[in-house]
Amino acid sequence: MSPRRRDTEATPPREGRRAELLATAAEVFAAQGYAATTIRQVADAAGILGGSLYYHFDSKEAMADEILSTFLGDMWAAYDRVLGAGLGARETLEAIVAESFRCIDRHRPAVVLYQNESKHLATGERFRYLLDSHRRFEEMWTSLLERGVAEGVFRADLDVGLVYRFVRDTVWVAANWYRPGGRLSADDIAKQYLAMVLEGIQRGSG
Amino acid sequence: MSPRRRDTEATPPREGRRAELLATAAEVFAAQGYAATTIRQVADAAGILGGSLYYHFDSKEAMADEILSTFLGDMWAAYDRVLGAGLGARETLEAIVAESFRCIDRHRPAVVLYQNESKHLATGERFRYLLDSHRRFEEMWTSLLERGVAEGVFRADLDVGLVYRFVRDTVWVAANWYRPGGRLSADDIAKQYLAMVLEGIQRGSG
Amino acid sequence: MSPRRRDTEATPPREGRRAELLATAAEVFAAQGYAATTIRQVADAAGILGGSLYYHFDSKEAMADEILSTFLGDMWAAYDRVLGAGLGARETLEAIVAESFRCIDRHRPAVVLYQNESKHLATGERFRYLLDSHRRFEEMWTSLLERGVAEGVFRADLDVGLVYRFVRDTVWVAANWYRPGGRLSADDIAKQYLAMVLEGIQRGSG
Amino acid sequence: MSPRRRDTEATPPREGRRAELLATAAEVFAAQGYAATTIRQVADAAGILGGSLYYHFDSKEAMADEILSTFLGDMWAAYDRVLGAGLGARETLEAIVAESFRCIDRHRPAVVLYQNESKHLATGERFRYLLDSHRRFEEMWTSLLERGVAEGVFRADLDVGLVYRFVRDTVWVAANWYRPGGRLSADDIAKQYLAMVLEGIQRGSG
DNA sequence: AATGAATGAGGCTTCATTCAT
DNA sequence: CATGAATGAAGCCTCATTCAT
Repeated sequence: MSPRRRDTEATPPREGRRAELLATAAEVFAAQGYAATTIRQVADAAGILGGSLYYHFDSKEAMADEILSTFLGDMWAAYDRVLGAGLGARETLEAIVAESFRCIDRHRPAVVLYQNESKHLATGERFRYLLDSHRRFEEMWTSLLERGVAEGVFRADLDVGLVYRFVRDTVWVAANWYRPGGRLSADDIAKQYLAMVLEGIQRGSG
Repeated sequence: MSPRRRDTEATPPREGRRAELLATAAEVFAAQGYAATTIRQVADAAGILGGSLYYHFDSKEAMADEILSTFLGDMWAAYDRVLGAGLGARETLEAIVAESFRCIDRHRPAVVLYQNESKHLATGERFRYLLDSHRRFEEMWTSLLERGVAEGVFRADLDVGLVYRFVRDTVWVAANWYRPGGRLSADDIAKQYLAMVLEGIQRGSG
Repeated sequence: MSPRRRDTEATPPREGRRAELLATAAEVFAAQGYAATTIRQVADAAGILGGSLYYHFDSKEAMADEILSTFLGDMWAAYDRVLGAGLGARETLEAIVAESFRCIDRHRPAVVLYQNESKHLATGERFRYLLDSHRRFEEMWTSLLERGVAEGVFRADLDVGLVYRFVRDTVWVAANWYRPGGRLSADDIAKQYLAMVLEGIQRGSG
Repeated sequence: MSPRRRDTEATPPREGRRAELLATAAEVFAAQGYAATTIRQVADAAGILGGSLYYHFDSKEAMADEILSTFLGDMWAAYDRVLGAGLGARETLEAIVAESFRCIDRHRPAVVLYQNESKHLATGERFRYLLDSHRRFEEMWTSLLERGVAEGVFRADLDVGLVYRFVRDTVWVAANWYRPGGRLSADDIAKQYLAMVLEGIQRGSG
């Protein structure tokens, strides 16, 4: 399973090749869709031949797996830091949204992949964790929103299930157009999104 | 051998067979993704054999084409009615959002297909109109938002490009979970979405 | 098997429809090749739908069969008249060549079909007669040429097998470019071909 | 599982695999007709599986393309050598015919393919060069024959267009029955064909 | 690590053919 | 006679995967 067998070679990039290839794969998967992407396209983008990828990975699925689980691990670690900080509902929501945009910044192709393909991939046993993550997500948001309503900081006249979907989709969908290094930083975008989500786009009456 | 066995209607609907099959295809494409769907799965869902689909359609792509162009035609017809009604920016936005949710109601699978696959499909000549539609979309929203800012009904402190993406995505993404005939009607959802988009989810300070 | 069942209809072309369709089929087969021609192309050319051809013919093969056997029957009838006339070798050759060109005139598409596809079709039981015809052909020509050599009218320094192939091919291949009603009639062409075959294209030394 | 079992040459010819496969394909195409040949038949004849051919070639059409263009390239190179040698009309014709038979000897299946399928294949853009070659052919022969008539070595009483077709067909059709290594060599056959074409099969009166 | 050549399953599509109407 | 709708086998091609070198 481990790709290394020699110790004294001159070939420079030893460790990190795997991550490099995964980044390439994620980019191509995100650009074309997982099912529509061939292993050869990934290999072309990496400058090697199709078969050579199998030295590094067991299968196409394994690549998607590693891409997604890395992203989700990173994301939940960030979320857990926020959730453990004992903030109020509103501050928590702000922090979660901000972390989400930072995640998009770090894992953009993975996020796109997650959005477009997780429903489809999740049917396999190997991707069970996608469903788990999905459920944790829903619980987190629902309880956060309910807490906010209870604390009086969020409107009580809206359907919580609807708001959950609204906020969830709104944040992640940005991965489809966000490009790191653009005019607006991830934090800029987070700030504006939060303004919209919290206060709306309508000019305040005050 | 015969795909039906009921006697009370030995002759299938006759007219509209094409539309029937397209509806089935759209459903399957939306559920599994266009690339991940096999022609046999569509045929199975329609109760015929794979090859039989080619009596009605030239290719898998032709099905997607017809599904998408029908949806977009219907959508733009509705949008054009709204845009030609001479409403204010805020009322126009409300009407456009409402029409969008009605479109989701009528064409849910097509909308899902459009969202998930249009980026990928649009590379082919045949789907040129997807790009055109995309551009009209962007123009419509951008000018509408700018008009609203000018009229003083929308906030001026937000990036218009960002708001455009926010509103656009927010509306269409709902197609991924909306099910006609559910607890909330399309108009109910539109109303709540509008409330969120216009006023935010935060409890007003007034 | 017989296509007629009614006696009192008004539809004009009763008998002869079959021949009409066969002529159309032969034309298309000749133009595109038997294997490369679809039943639908034949039907299109005849102005009906694919399935409708099966009212008249049992199968695609049956059409080729009828086209080829009709042509060969006609051809051998003509040849037999010549061969039974008790002519000298040279006159017989002239008459056979002339009849061949008349056959091309009457059955051009069938001749093309015969030339291009008989080798391939002859593998089936149903087309056994193609092989038989081929053999009769070879025997006829070989004995005619040998007779001519014996009679002193044909050169003795040439390989008879080679001459046989030369004459045979030379004549039939003309079907590929001949068009009835062109500048030269079938008899004109026959005359010139005979001049070439008998005397050569070189200017005589006399 | 492995398609070879011999041990003395575990590594196949390596270089020239492509040419090997093309030769096999040409053989099968010539024997059965291009349209009637399945890719599996070609693969079977080559001792590999159907899909494996696509490692070497893009499509069935690409194989035909390469077979035909290789043959035509070789042929025109030979013709151009002859045409550039400054020979008289009669000697040029002799040399062209001789080269043609040598071409048949080297490329027999390609010649058969060219004869039987070029008309049909030439409808596609990719095979445009077949039409070009056809035109060059006609020009070459026509001007050669006219030159011969002007020089007084060819008969003036024959239709040049007819003679062109006669000579052209006469030569190439031999590919259908010629087998390298048979009783007569390509040069023997060329000599006899030339005798027939130039002097005819009739016994000279002198 | 990577290449070159294959495998083999399965996908899209075509097409001869059938049949109720 | 003809249509419309299907069947089902087979064809071309793709692609994830394997493996000797």
